[in-house]
Amino acid sequence: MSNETKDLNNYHYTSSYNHYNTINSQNMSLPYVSGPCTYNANMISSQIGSDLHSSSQGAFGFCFEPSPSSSEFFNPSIDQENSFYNAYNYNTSLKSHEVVGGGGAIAENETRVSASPSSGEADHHHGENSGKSLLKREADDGGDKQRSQKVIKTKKNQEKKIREPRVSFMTKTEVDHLEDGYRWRKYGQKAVKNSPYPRSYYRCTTQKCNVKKRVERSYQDPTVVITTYESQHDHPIPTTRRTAMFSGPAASDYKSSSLSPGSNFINTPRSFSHDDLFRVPYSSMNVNPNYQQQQNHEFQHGSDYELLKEMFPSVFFKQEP
DNA sequence: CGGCTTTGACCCGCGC
DNA sequence: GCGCGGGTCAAAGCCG
Repeated sequence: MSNETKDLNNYHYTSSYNHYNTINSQNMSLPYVSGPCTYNANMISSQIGSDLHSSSQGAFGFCFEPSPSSSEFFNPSIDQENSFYNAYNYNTSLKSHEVVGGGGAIAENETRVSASPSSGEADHHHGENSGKSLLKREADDGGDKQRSQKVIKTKKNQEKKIREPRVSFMTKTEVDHLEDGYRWRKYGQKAVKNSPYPRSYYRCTTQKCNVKKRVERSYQDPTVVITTYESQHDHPIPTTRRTAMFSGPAASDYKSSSLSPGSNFINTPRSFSHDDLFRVPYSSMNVNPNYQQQQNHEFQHGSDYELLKEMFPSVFFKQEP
């Protein structure tokens, strides 16, 4: 059983899957990178705004290691519904290309700057200080007084309706909760309309870290798990990680890339720390032949290919049997 | 016992 | 105003 993580390009619930189907129907060769892969927030940040975040660890540290078997990492994408990004930028279309990169259908479609899915998602404020919780606490104090305050709070919330940036992945896996190196606490589960599969809500357990993620299984393809990360980790991956993984590219690495935005190489981590390399569970490495062939073709005569060979362990380029 | 999951209730925004 | 759907809370229970 393989686990595939696919770009959601502005994944918006069901629509994302349509996109997925579109890609497949067009028989596009998707960029694959197998094995556990970290989608480092710095990568995102670098695409969105140079100074967006400069945390050492990176905002989103996605290191999928879903199962004992291999995973195929597709394009991560950003749901830039957040004005936070807008404030920093920026020509989203172009930058998104860099993020999603995948050339092919994804990159063409992309444009990833999508509008917010709408309601319900407005109250993603930091920590427990969401408007909702505030209101609830106040309501617990009882009285009409709270009601009036409620209105005030609501207005305030409306004023600072800042949505966190989101990145979504579609992962073909039997495992619902993909291991990504961080520790998560499940704080809710909801049935999804038109889907027999529930959506789970997780929050980073690190104190003061307000990163959340939603995990749901596609109703159209039960083998696909949709993971949506929201906000950015402001801390490194816990050292007590339960699984091995490697990091993705740092922002600088990404920015300095000589690859064109349309290159299918966007998903391939381009730099690793030694530490990270040592953590790579080689047994799960599994490079998609098509992808490799494509990459070889693209970089065979270029410095990039050599660079990649240097940066990646040989196992990355191991030909699949 | 601490951390995590489960789950029903609640709140909010939006569309009609 | 009402209903719906998404998101969150928090008590209870589970587990190592």
